[in-house]
Amino acid sequence: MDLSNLPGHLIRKLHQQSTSVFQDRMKAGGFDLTSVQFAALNTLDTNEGLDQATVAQRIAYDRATIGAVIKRLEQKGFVMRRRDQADRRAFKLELTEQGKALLEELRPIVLSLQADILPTLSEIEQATLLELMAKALKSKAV
Amino acid sequence: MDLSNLPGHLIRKLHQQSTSVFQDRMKAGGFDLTSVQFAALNTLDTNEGLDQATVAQRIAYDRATIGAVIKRLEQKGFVMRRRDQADRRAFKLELTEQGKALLEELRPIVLSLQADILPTLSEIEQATLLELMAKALKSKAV
DNA sequence: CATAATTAATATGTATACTTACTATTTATT
DNA sequence: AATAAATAGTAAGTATACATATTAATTATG
Repeated sequence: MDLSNLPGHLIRKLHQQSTSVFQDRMKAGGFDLTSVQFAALNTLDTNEGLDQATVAQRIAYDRATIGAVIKRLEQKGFVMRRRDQADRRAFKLELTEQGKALLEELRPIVLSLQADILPTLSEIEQATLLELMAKALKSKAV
Repeated sequence: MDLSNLPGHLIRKLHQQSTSVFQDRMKAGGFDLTSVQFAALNTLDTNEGLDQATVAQRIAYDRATIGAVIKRLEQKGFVMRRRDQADRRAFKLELTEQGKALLEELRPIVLSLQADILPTLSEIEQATLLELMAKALKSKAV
């Protein structure tokens, strides 16, 4: 049984390639940030005051993973956590000035590296692939 | 900046969906095996006596990860490791009878769950997606 | 209004996934 | 043959990724 042409295997390899390109570009630019950390930062920029659970839901991760991600972003000085006075279970998250500055620097890099994730595909093929992936993510009717 | 339509994000979500389907099906069948563990088992079946590094290379993982995977498969009684007499750094890996039996049971399940990874796509769309993913994985000329 | 159900975050545990460094061994080179 | 380079596996460290359980607080319900 050859797994190499099955959806599961191809998707995993592509994901591997994707994260590898991201890491390489970050390293090349002298940044120490993962794609998850970037996604979290980016979500906070236009949504100051979100809590961890909402960030997790926005970028499709579980709470526990994002809790750890936010913790590292706080340690690096990019995010601040303030106890929400209206709901004292939650934290209101916001970017620090350093976090905002980093995000401005990273955005063009992250946008430009997307093309390198699919370097062997033509423009049309890339568009088709993205379209099909988006469609594949639509939840099946229950 | 909306990440949700960028390749990196779509690929990650699709990977998430893929592993989720795999785990659900395994659990539903009463099996305790991850997709990586299955991939390793499957590679060993038709290639008795491979070493860990070769298994890792065949399924595109690093040595350290596969070392841990093999260790767990050994603990579960599905794989045996024998020191290679020709190269005493390496282990020759083989499936136990239990491992072989498990693999026979799992194969049809793993094959059938592939369709559920892309449930909203037509046959043609699925084929197109697989083709494009395979092409995207071809290494760029250096 | 008391209690049940829900929710935010954390804690714990398991399993990837990869990097760098290390040991032991093998292969290549001088 | 002695040494250098390469390789198999492991160790240690970091960072996801998710399930389950727990605590604290909020919301819903009788």
